Amino acid sequence: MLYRFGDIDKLYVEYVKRASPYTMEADHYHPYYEMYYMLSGQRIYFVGDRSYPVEQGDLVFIAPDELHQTMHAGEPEHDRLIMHFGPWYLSRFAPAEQELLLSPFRQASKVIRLPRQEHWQIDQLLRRLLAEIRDKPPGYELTPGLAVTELLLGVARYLQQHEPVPIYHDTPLHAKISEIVRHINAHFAEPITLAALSEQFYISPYYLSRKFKEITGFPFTDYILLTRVKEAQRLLRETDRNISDIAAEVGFDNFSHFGKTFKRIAKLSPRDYRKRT
DNA sequence: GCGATATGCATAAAAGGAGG
DNA sequence: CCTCCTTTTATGCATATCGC
Repeated sequence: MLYRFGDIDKLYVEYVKRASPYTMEADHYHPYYEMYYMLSGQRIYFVGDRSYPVEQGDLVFIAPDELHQTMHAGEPEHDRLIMHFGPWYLSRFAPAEQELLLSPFRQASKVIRLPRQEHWQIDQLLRRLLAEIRDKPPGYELTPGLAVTELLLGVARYLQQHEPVPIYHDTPLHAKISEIVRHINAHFAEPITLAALSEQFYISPYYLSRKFKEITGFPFTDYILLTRVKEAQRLLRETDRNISDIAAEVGFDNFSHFGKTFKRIAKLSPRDYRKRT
């Protein structure tokens, strides 16, 4: 079952109910803000540098260009509401208001579990939004924008007054993988091999390879390449440095390899990518 | 002993690197 | 770009180790 509203690169709302196992296709990072609300079921979300168990009533906040992945946890049945918006959506607000509304994305924990009272209000709000995009009464096009603003404001106010309930690592191994991910995030421009990392973190390469995939949802090398290409894209957008410099800067010591990899991930050659933006 | 966690090996698959 | 050879990683299966 699926209802949707809006354009993927503008304000967009989608409701999906799934009964069969599902793994995320592409688009592990994107230029818009994304929020999930779990209406039922369980999933595991990897966002940024760690994975979170996500259950009914939880909210997930993913900032632009943050690497993320979703994985199944137990029963495959789940339904969720997905919302995204580009930075332009906020341009109607004053800078201080924008900061406030974005505060949920700036939290250390990307998953927020609200206590009973606050949760009830958010739940009502989002169920009304769902009914609007499903039934399409006159003027329903106005509601996604209102609901997103109200959701952000509600969560932002809550965060100003409370420390969010911490969501712990499932196991010490989760904590370790998270540590390894942070290490990669900080050192992606240097040569990284499974063998070297496994030695550094006292874990067998075979085991690391398996568990990295299991916990982050990304194969080890994919994660590194995604991180490098994402940074290369940023440099292409924000600087005018030449492409081979950028390739070397983000950790590719072979230019032709960079080209192939970039195209596979970005669906565009580096030159075309720069032209388009 | 049992289940969960961790490792090793063999081999398939994929990526990296160099040259045409 | 494409092709070919090398290196690295992914994974099924077997086995070891730990905590209880």
